[in-house]
Amino acid sequence: MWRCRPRAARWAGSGLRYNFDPVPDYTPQTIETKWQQRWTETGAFEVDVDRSRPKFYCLEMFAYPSGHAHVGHVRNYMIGDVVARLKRMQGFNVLHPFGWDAFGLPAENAAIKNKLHPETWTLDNIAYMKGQLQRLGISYAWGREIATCLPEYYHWNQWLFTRMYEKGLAFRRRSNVNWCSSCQTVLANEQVVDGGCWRCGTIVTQRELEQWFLRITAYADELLQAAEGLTDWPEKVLTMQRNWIGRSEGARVKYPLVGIDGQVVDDTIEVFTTRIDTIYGATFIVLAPEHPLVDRFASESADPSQLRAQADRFRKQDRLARMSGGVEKEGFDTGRTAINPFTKQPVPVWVANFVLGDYGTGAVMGVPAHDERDFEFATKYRLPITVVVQRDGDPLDEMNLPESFADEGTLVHSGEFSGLASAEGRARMSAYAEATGIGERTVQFRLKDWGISRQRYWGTPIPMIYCDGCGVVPVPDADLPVPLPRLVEFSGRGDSPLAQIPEFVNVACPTCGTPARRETDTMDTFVDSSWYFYRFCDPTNGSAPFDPKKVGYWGPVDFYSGGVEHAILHLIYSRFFARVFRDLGMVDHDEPFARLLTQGMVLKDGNVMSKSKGNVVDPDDMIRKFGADALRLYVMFVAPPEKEVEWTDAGLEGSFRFLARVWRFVDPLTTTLQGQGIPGLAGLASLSGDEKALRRKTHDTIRRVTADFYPRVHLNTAVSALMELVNEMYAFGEKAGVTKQGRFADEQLVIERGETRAVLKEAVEALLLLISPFTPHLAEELWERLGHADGVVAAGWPVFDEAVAKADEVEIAVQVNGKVRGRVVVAADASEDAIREAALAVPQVVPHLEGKTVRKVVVVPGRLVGIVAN
RNA sequence: GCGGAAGUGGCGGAAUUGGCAGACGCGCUAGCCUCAGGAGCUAGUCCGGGCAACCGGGUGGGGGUUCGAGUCCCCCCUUCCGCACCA
Repeated sequence: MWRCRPRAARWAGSGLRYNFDPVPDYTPQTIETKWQQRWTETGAFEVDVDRSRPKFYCLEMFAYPSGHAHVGHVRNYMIGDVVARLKRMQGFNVLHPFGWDAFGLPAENAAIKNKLHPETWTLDNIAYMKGQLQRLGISYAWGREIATCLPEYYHWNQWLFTRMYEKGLAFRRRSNVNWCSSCQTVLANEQVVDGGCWRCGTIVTQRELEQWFLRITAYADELLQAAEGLTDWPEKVLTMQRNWIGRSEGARVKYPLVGIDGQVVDDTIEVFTTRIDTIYGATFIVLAPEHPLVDRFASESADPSQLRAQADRFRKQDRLARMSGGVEKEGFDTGRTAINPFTKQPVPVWVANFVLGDYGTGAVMGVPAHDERDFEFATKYRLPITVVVQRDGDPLDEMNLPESFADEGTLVHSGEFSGLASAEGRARMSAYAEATGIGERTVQFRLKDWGISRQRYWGTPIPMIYCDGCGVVPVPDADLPVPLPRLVEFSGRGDSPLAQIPEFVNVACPTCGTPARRETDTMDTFVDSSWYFYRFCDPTNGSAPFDPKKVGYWGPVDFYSGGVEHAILHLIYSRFFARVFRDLGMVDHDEPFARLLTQGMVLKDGNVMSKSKGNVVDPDDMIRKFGADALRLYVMFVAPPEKEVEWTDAGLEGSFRFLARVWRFVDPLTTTLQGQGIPGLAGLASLSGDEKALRRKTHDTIRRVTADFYPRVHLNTAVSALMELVNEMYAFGEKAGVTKQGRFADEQLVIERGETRAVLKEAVEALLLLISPFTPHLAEELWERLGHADGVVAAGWPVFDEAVAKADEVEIAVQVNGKVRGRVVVAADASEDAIREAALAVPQVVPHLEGKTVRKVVVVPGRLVGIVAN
């Protein structure tokens, strides 16, 4: 009989009390530990190349080992795991690896603060977070684990860097770079968010430094074009990438410069414009304060310091405000003039704070009549405004122009080009410029080359040597890796820590052998993460980053999930690196990630979880209270994976209750549902109506879960279908008399009727297999208790049988003039005529037809009948 | 300003192609079972009217297409996200 066991003690301290008096108990903690151990011991998720099976590469963005993962972090791993486990059951050879993005500033900052070496800090964190993932039951091939801070990994960063150097894709340049004073290092453009550091938010300033760059712009056009083919990426990410790359077609035009004597034309100012059709209206030239001519003009002017001071002031203006238009347009006249090559008229050359030094040529032609910014500037400084594009239909009043007209129109006052439409004007004028050598058509990108030098310790040493005799010399492959030296003082000062280690810096030149110096900057950690997905295919290769044959089998990643915050960082860098490897002949695809899913964040009290806000939910706490399976199920059920979710304890409790409900139903049946005497279902003609209905529900659930799962990844609705099946099983138990008030009469239950056992067995087994990607521990445990020795993967994904799922009869709705007035049950295979007849005879429908003529009857088989009457 | 996504019960969210709006869960209510219930089982739960069968309204607002619109088209409002002086 029922044993009544108050179980409050188990929950002591958790703030929750549950007693489950009727055994059996669902005790996730013991089950989960058991299965996790078994998976580890048997290497259950390790895989190898197997060309006899289709592969599936399932990857979640690897983790920065920051300390402890919270549920916001682990949601992503759960999503990937559910997909990986499904694909395994569907017979795919699934590569599902994990690793650590282990270089980076926090380790170094922690070292400064806690007097702990970054490596110790990092490896400790990795150990802890790996444990967290294992406690969640994520099915990783841990045998392939990588950590980017280990020489076995960063060796290949260095190797690739020297390949890129050889191909001219890595180069050194002195330029203005983004500087974060808090992180004490340079940032790439992608890493500046709203004018601040992507990591700490500190406002970024400009510094001129000699830096290493990767020539991502060489692939700008291809990266843009190929985005069209990424049909399984979120549109949002593609849009962000397109905007970031920022392609614009236009022309560069040279304005001959009038010399200081006012006569001699000795040089040119080149401008970039997308609107060469407006060039007759260019009444001035504006240089960016950073433009090299500014300094020259100053030198040549009567009062050099005055000019320089003004330009300096612009340069020092808040970059964020200057970039976002938050600063009022200001400028000054350099006193010089240039010749508009189309009008042959002299135009003044100004310097203004709204012109960007690092876009185009750093100089623009001012066309106030047809550009909003130029209009504002010309109005302020009383520069001439000339209309050269006339609005069609509603002509502009040239004498009194209230605002600029930036749209297309018909050219006027444009010499031989007058009368042309804007587009035609652009074509003819560009051709003219090219023919006369005053300009050329160009495509301008907003994307800049990727500055990767970092003045920090905890990163990949850049494998370059500076020799007074030979210049810049890459470290030969045979001398790689250049190991990161261990002994370092962490001062937190703003220079490269490696520069203070003479044993590191001083080196013989690989070419001539004379004393030389090593590069002391390290690489941006985004280099590490730009190709790690290839390393997973061959993680221990000691002679190459990876074996192309292995990447040929596993690549590209079939399903990649992670946060949107990497839309223009990691995801664009990786697309770049994939092409570099392709051009090195090492990979045979262009795009590294066939499908991308950007998972939504988990909020707590309306905020993103973060340690500093103190609102993190620790997965281990939840596992202790409810088990990893309940946590996984809840996170998958609460919303679609792409959506942001608000964490609720009550929701997690609900998922726990559901699993306990599964357990209470299935566990007592595990004896009676196995062994001899269960009739096969195929020849079962003697099923009761309830038994047939349960079979139908079972197969309908198989259909729904399978369809929701992949590629749709509607995981929340897949779970709800499983809940419906369980509800139906309980109802069936009552009706079949095997349960009373949801409880079985005996722990060692025996169900006499073979048909009942057969349909229950089918339902229970389907349920366990379908739920196993979500709650693998519970599924494996009950599956084993049902007498299966080989586990759910061996069993395979359940197969939907349409003949079983098909109902004999269906209820269809009957509408009269668009309103549902009644329902009628008809045979599933009834003819349209029969359905129509039945619908017109429905008692609730008849009154609505009284006194009216039926004009039309629309029959949608299986759905409804629409009657039009008036 | 430009671009993208989205507005559905008290809440999270369902609804392949236009076809019974609100599945499933949370919360709430009632009953059962209980020494007890904060456990379990069952039922109810969009709004208004009615004892009820039913009737009317209803997917941000307004128009439209259609036998039929949460879904398609046009206009508007709101929210979130991204970009933002890129010439």
